[in-house]
Amino acid sequence: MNVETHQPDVRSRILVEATRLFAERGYDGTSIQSVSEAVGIRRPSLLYHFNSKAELRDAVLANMLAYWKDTLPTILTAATSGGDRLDKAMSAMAKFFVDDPNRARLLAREMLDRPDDMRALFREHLRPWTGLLTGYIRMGQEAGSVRSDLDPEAWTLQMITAAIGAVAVGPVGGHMLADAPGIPRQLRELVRTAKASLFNPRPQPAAAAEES
Amino acid sequence: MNVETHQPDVRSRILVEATRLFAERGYDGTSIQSVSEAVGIRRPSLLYHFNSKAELRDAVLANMLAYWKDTLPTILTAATSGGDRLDKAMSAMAKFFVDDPNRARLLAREMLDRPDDMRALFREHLRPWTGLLTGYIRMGQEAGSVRSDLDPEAWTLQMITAAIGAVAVGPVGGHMLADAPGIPRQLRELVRTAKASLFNPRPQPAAAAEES
DNA sequence: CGTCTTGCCTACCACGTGGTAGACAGAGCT
DNA sequence: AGCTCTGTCTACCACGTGGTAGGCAAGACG
Repeated sequence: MNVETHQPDVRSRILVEATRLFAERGYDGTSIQSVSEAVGIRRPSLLYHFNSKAELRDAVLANMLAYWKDTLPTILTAATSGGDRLDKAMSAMAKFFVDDPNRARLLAREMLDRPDDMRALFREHLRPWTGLLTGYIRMGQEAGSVRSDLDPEAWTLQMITAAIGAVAVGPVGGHMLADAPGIPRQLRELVRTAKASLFNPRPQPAAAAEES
Repeated sequence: MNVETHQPDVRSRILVEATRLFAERGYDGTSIQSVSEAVGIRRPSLLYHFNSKAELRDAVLANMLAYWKDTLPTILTAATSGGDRLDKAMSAMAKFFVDDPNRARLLAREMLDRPDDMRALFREHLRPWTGLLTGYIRMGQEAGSVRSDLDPEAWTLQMITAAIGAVAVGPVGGHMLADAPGIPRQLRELVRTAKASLFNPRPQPAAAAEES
């Protein structure tokens, strides 16, 4: 009873611990033994729920991408104006990773370990709303509010990469920024960078002397 | 003789192969057995040159950071004006990673695997010239050419992270960008973003309506 | 010449890994 | 009651790992 309430579902508890450990130590660096210990069961019991280590990884990944797939479109469609949508999408993405930095770490690791599989997963889960985003960017370009020399797909991709990177390796650069808690400061700058590089200021910037 | 020219130095050949394999498969995902096979020797022979796997990793890392430490300051000090320096630093960094994407991958992996050690290494090897950079940014801010709301350390850190991310996980997003070779397009957008977010256009941008 | 050092080798070891076989307890159902 | 299904366990296995011991050839050098 209260055992069940305290441990709602073994399968999902395995997923939670596996997600954490895969994110922290990587797939190769994590033994299913250590996962089972974190859950509080023996290894064969874990293998009863997930037939192999690879299957566990796939489940962890699917579980995380499903969250992303479900939550973000809701936020996006809730926003009204184009600029609002971009804002909301950026903060939703940031929140997704900041809420649990292990998400960023896990994604980063998987992208490094299995780029091909991740490309396929991204096409399936991420493409829909990045498509929305690039669409709005193009509209903004035609309307003149968004810089015309901007590459919509590359820009979006870069912001995702930058967000993941900022959160995933936050601790590394953290001490380079002496005082502040690091990640917030890093993310604030990311948002600033995103806006500054996106929206059109004026055709002829004052600092043009700096460029060729 | 020509054996020696073809295989200049066993130790450095081990370093080359280890760098590649660690970058591609990660430290935990790479056995010293596979490294020795790539070099064409037996495992104990490798362990004769590097007493342990960890020692090999440290050597690989030191080797790479030394390259960085040596090359970049030369380029930086060669540049004259402030804007020129920033430009040169950005392209030098980009070139460093593009020349061999494994460098970016290796750094990304190590930052994920051992953030504390990497923080120490970064302080030692990277700090000097990021210090130069942030100094120039601050000068630009006082002169008015660089946006005053920019956080110099966070901006620099973010650009490094973004560059590493763009190159390291390039293949993943690559197919999202249909036509172009991916990474170049990605890097071009990175440079554009960097400049746009750095330099001051005009106090009141036209697109201010998009913001709160 | 003999000896020493360098570099690579074969053979071995202890250990942790992912995975399997099969026993066993309990709940649910007929 | 008996039977089945679910979930967990103990015990085992084959294998790959990082690392060590010790031999052996070739060059350097007294």
